[in-house]
Amino acid sequence: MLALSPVAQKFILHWGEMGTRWGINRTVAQVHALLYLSPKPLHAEEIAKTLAVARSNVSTSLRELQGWGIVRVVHVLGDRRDHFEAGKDVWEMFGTILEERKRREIDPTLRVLQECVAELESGREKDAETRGRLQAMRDFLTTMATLYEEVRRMPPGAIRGLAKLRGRMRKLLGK
Amino acid sequence: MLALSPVAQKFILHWGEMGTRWGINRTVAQVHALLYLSPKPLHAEEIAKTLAVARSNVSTSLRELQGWGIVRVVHVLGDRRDHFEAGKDVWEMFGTILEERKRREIDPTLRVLQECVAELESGREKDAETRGRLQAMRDFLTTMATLYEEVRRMPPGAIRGLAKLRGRMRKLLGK
DNA sequence: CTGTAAGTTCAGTCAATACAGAAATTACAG
DNA sequence: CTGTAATTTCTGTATTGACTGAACTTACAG
Repeated sequence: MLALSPVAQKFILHWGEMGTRWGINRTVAQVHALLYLSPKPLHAEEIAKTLAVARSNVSTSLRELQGWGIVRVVHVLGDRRDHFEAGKDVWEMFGTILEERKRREIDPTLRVLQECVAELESGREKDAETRGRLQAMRDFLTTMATLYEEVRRMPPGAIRGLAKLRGRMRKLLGK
Repeated sequence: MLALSPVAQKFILHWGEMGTRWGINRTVAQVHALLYLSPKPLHAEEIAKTLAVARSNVSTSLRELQGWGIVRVVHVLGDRRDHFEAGKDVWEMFGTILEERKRREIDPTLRVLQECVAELESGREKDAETRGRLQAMRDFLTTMATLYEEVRRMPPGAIRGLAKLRGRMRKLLGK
């Protein structure tokens, strides 16, 4: 069992707190924070002991984190147990999370909006007001989704370069 | 009381569902969806009846939505009751939400990260691994926060123009 | 003032989710 | 095979947070 340094503890607790605000289970977020800080892959028991939660809880959390694609299993020679490590590149990590959220939440929402608009157009309800609003929302989400995909498709290094574009972006938009 | 069209109902229910996934109370999201679709401002009682929830619940939800800055009170001549309307510009709306989330969640996280890094630098813990990770996270969030602020500061029209920049952005990054 | 409508706050209830511990399953060593 | 370690699944409990209805406050009309 790792004894957490006060700093690590502080970060892990805060990360867990933030998780809950974004609809992510506190333990899941804590496990992720722990793996993010850990210099080496950890096995379930280690995680459970360190965070003082049940092994079963850790098991579920790890499964979820793998579902998000930000934690993966690795194996250590001479050890039967699964070990887990978190991606260390923050840019990559947030990209992955955005991708998942898009897939799970934006895409289904777009489908619903599409259906709504279609139903309003075919049906005899001439509710122009509602239709306009739903279309606006649909167009917005579509644009965001496309924009995101473009960004995601860039080579990892280039994404980091975005940060330096601010000045140039302004000029582009100014004209 | 408004009788909701099937389409409006579908959208409102879905919006509520999405809310929960992003850490937003279902009722709050539903109230927002209803106001977003409504061609005219509504008062609390109307909302409560339409969504079939308690008035008190609506009151709380409206207060929260005002806190997010995406719903505001308006008054109707000859009517003592407060009426509420949602911002109709989706770009503006998401910008406002991002701003609030930044203020409430990103900024505090940055503060914590800053403290963590500082503590590791002053203390005799030579935990370079942890420090590096926390710094990387801090730098990432700082960059994102700054980038966001730049975008936010642009005139509303320009933001919409971002969507058309994809091709040009690629070239910029390619070089 | 007084009465009534509107809006908010509060305390208790209820439902959803998180969690622990046990049982079941899987994988492997001997 | 058999036994054991590792992991997952399941079931019941606990915690959290959402929601209601009632009490309370505020603002105004008469």
